[in-house]
Amino acid sequence: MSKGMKVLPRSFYERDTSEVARALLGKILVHRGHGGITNGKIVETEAYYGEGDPASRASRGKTKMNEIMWGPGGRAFVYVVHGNCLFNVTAEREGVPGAVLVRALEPLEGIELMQKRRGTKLEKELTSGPGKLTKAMAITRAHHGLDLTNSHSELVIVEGEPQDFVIGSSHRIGVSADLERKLRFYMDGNPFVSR
DNA sequence: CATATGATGGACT
DNA sequence: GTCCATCATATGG
Repeated sequence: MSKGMKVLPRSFYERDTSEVARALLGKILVHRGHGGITNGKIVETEAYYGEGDPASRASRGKTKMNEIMWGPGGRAFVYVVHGNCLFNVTAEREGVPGAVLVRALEPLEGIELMQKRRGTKLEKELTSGPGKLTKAMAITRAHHGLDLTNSHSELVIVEGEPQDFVIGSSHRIGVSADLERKLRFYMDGNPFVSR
């Protein structure tokens, strides 16, 4: 990781979940593990709220697995669906549930390592989906609860290079409830956006 | 304990 | 496009 890369502060995350989801586009997710460094630019996200959001894990109250959504912003929220780990970042202030699902990255560093972890050489297939990117970045449930605003964390999100892009939006993918609200956000035209 | 259900991915027609 | 392997949770008996 080059110097001067600023880890996003708590204040970045402690605001409206959709704002956080949009603001995360273009930021860099960095994993510094034993195998080496991998990182990628966030190009697709989805916002999930609490009660009143039928598609959200938090819509029916706290459980052991989702209670982190009520905690402070800027923490890793990782859980398994269909055998795949999904990586979210908590949003909103403590006491207000919210999380942003990171659905796709554009690989930047550690591409060989990602290829090895994913079992494919095809760059477009490395991180173009929520389950794909966790495998490429070696994100597991062990990272659940990690503070992403601590620069010493194994997993952090840092400021990216300034870049102009258009934000596209659509209904959220893979949910059956609430196909009305456009809470999925992506960099329009980026080839690593899923589907 | 049994079974249903996904914020999915990969293989296949 | 369709089908299904996958596995942690949630829920019901």
